[in-house]
Order: sequence, then structure tokens, then C-alpha cells
Amino acid sequence: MAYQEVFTALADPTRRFIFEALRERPKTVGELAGGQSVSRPAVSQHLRVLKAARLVGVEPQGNRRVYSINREGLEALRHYLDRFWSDAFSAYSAEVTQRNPEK
Amino acid sequence: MAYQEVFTALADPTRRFIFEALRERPKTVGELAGGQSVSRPAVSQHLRVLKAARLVGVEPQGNRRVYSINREGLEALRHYLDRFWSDAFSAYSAEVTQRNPEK
DNA sequence: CTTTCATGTAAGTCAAGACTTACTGTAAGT
DNA sequence: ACTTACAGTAAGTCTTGACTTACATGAAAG
Repeated sequence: MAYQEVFTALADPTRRFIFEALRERPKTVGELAGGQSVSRPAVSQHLRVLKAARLVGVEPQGNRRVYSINREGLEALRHYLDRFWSDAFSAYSAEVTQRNPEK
Repeated sequence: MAYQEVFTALADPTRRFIFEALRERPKTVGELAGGQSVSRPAVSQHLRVLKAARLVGVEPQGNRRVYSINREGLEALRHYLDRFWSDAFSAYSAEVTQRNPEK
């Protein structure tokens, strides 16, 4: 299951903030750490988690490393959600649960 | 942000297992705890988190409490992803137009 | 009304992980 | 070569939270 890493990655608020900051445009680590409460090494560690979850990608440019959004992680997450919508039975079952749980 | 609770809730593998177990049909706490590695109180605590995230709902039936899937949490998550989807597109196109093709 | 079954709650333990401050590595500038 | 700038890694701290056992609650059954 690749969902595990994606859910874990997006569960942390700091990591989601970094991830959402990349929506605007690809950014370097220094840009992502600037104007934020956490230190730069913390941002590096968060980026490693996001990269492992296929949520971001890197491209070295000389001295810097430019991070950008990778849609693979989001696709996995969307696929997971779609599975829940395709099996549309179990919700709205106030009266349906009146039957025996075991047969 | 209601995403926080939803992401946190689904990040835990045990909680996702419980949530997915409700996909088949609404179940009681005892049913959810049976045939699993964690204790019954642990399942209760997980259900409290899932309920706070609007991922499940409860309906007391006499002695028991029947839990079922609530779509509100999934809806919030889907909206979050949908919003991100369009933004990821625009960010990607912006990056492409910014960079000159060198090949 | 006392017992029993099904859950929720309290309290405590223990590991995971989100931070920090060093330190290391690497590319560019002088 | 030396220095400076940017970023990843190591090591350690401290909080969060997932789990346990023990207890509390509340509805049905006898």
C-alpha cells in the first residue's frame, strides 16, 4: 500500500504547509524554510518524507535543489478515495442495520 | 481546516483497517475488535478519533453501538485533493513555460 | 434488583517522530 | 586554493499518541 506514506506525510501540518507552498511554484529549500517557524534542517527532513511519498520531486540546479510537486502521491490518494465511493452501500444505514449483523 | 483530523485519522494503519472494515457493513465495537491484534479499548479510542474526523457515525442499539461510515470526512478530503489537482496543473505549466527547452 | 454483556473512560507505559544544534559535503565565487 | 552559500545528515531531546490493564456506565436478562 502506497497510501500509508501519503497519509502519514500529509498528516503533519508543517509538512502540509510545505507541500501547499509548492503549489505556487517550485522552490528551493531555503525559500521553503524562509518565513517559517521551523528550522531549515527540519524542512529538509520533511522534504525527504514528502519525496518518499511521491508527493514532491527534486531537481538539482547548481548549488541549490529545487523541489516541485509530484502528482503520483496525489493520484494514489485519489485512487484510494475512489475505491470508497464505488462501494456506496454502507453509508446511510440507520434502518438497514436493523437486520442481524451475523447470519 | 477539517482536513487535519481526517489526515491524522487515516494516517494510522490500525484506524484505516477499522475504517475499511466498515466498508462491508456497519458493525459493532465487538465485531471490529474481534479477529484483530489490538484490544477492544484500543478500538474504542480509534473510533473516537474517526468519529471526530467525521469519517464514521454511531447509532446506539440497546446494549450495542453500531458504527458506520460517514461520508463527510471523505468529502472534505476529496475537496482538498480536487483543489490541489487544479493548482498542481497550473504550477506545472508555470514551471514549463518558465524554463527553456534545451534539448 | 442483581447480574451480565457491550462499551466507554482513566491511568500509565513505551515507542515513534518532530524538532533542535552541530557537522559534513558540494558547488560557485574571489 | 580558500571562502562562502546551500542543503543533507548525525545525534540528542522532548512531546505526541498508540497501546495496555483496570475501572465505570448502562442497558437487557434472569
